[in-house]
Formats: sequence, structure tokens, C-alpha cells
Amino acid sequence: MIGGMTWDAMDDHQPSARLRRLPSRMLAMIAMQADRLVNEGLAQMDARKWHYAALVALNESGPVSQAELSKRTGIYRSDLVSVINELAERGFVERAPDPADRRRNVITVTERGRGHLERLDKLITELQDDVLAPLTRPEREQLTDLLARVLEHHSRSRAS
Amino acid sequence: MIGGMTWDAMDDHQPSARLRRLPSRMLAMIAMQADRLVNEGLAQMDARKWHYAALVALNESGPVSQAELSKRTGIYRSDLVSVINELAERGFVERAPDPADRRRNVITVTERGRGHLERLDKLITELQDDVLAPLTRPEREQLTDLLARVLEHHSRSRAS
DNA sequence: CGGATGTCAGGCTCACTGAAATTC
DNA sequence: CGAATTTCAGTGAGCCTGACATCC
Repeated sequence: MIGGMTWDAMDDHQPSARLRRLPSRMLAMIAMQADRLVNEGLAQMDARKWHYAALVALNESGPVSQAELSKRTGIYRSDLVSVINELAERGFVERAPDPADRRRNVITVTERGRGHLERLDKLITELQDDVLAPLTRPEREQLTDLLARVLEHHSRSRAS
Repeated sequence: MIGGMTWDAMDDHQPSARLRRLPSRMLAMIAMQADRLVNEGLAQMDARKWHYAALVALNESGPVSQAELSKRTGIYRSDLVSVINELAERGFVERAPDPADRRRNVITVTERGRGHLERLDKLITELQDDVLAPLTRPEREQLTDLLARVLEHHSRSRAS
């Protein structure tokens, strides 16, 4: 019904001066563009960003339940199901019932999954560089630090 | 089918270390939170962010066609229709056929619309402060500058 | 019992596309 | 004719909720 911030529509003309430097607006537009770049890049490896998130988390924590993986990645429990399905189809993870607690599934990265993660990692790093292309190295770190602090603040205030 | 970055799911546990500082991911999460704050704030004034964008652009440029307004705000031509409908219903703008080019409509801000914009402007400024709450004044400017440069880079490369 | 877990079904918003009607 | 403008209808992805069966 309603909606529609566009990139195409803004190619020609300058947007309003006051609008152009609104933080919330810039964040939305940059996030959209970053998402586009990441999705397009990962699509060429038949992957999605949640594949990457799940594999990274699994690789760091070792085998965990889906609920635990959900907490670590930020992917909803309900949506995690199909993410794990896709990763299992491709042979990157294995889903097995937990003998100690039969409500749970234990998700384990396979050797193939680890190899895939390594390649994804390189690609993701390149894509981050594309996103931050106009900034120098120290500026990128500055931006990353500032974003991390903003993010942590909002995470905390939400965890009440 | 697929999807689901959540806030609620991450309240308890720490997300993965490598994931936590990924720029594209932080941008997505902060943009989501900023959008939430802005939408909730504007909702209390029976407004949406595109109302604000359209009013700001109209106030700066004077009466323009919908196509021109689309270019200045970044709102899709097709979605701009309902935005103008809502603003016209509330008496903030007027839509009249352009006598010089009968394909176009000329959109004009009313006196009431200008008053509304003033109040929105104050609210939006407060909301930006909420978004950037953990940062000092100079840090906010630093972040704004960095974001502006990143954004401009991607706008340019898309305008090819 | 209360609470956690995995799963499925759906809702709602939003960026985006396509096409039709009108006018230049 | 081709191109621009307004409008409407619809798609697909992402975030999120609710409910159910199972098990602690």
C-alpha cells in the first residue's frame, strides 16, 4: 500500500539537503545497498547470508541445538528450520536428535561445511570492502567502532 | 519461507564474535532499530516517515510534479500516490492538475502542512538523538560524515 | 504442572515490477 | 510514433506471531 524508498528514482536529481544527512535515512539506504551487494555476491555461490551466519556461529561454538544457534545468530527459531534444511541438503551441516534431551536437535558442521565457510569468509570480506569502498582503512575502523557502540546500546536497552 | 534476523532472540546470549562486528550486519541491525524508533515516534503524530520526506522536499523546492517529488525524496512514483493521498486527506498538501502539462499533477504544501512539518522536524531531531544516544556530539558528526561519504559513493556508482 | 524445543502456517510491511490510460 | 506521467495491481523477501506436539 505504502512504501518505496528507491535508488533508481534518485539517480538524476539531488535529494533534499535536509533529508540527505538524516542519520536514520542514511542508515536505511546504506543498509539496503550493503544487503544488495552481499546477497548478490552470496547468490553466486548458491548461498544466503543466513547460511554464513549459521556456519560462522556453529564453527565457533561447536555443535549446538537450534535454539542455541538462534540466540547466537539472531535468526528466528521458526526461520532457522529452513536455513538448516538448506545447509543439510548441501551437506554442510548434519541434524541429529540429542540423546541427552530428546526435544533438541544437535547441529554439527561437516568437513565440507568448513571448506564452504572458508570460501564464504573470503567473499564476505571482499564484499565488506565494496560496501566501505570510499573510506580509508582507519576510517573503516572508526566507522565500525561507532556502529558497534550504537548497536550495543540498543541491544542493551532492549534486553530489559 | 527463509529469513529472520531478530532482536528478541539475541537478548540472552552473545552473538558470535566474528558476526558481531560485520559492517553489513551492523548496518542492517542499526537501520532496523532506527526505523523502529522513527516509525513509533511518528505514529504518535499520525505520520509516517514518507510524510516527512515529502513535506521537507516540497517545502524546499516549492510546488512540483509527483515525478519530480519522487526524484527528490526517493519514494517510488507508484508508492508516492498513496503518500500524497494521505497528506491530502489530512489537509497538508493539495493536488491539482498542471495546466501547462496535463499529464502532471502539481503538489503544493498548505499552511497547515507547514505547521505540521515544523512539529515533525522537532520530533525527528529528537529521534535522531535517540538513535545516536551513546555517541558524543563530535562522534555523531563523525559518523554522519562517514555515512554520507559511503552513501554518496553508492549513489554515484548506481547512476551510471 | 510450567517451560523449553522444533516445526508449520500465516500476517504484515516494504522495495520493486508491470501495465494501462493519458498526454506530450 | 516514442517518451513521460499518474495510477493500480501484484510479487517476493524479511521480520514476526501464534499455535501445536513433544519432551524436560
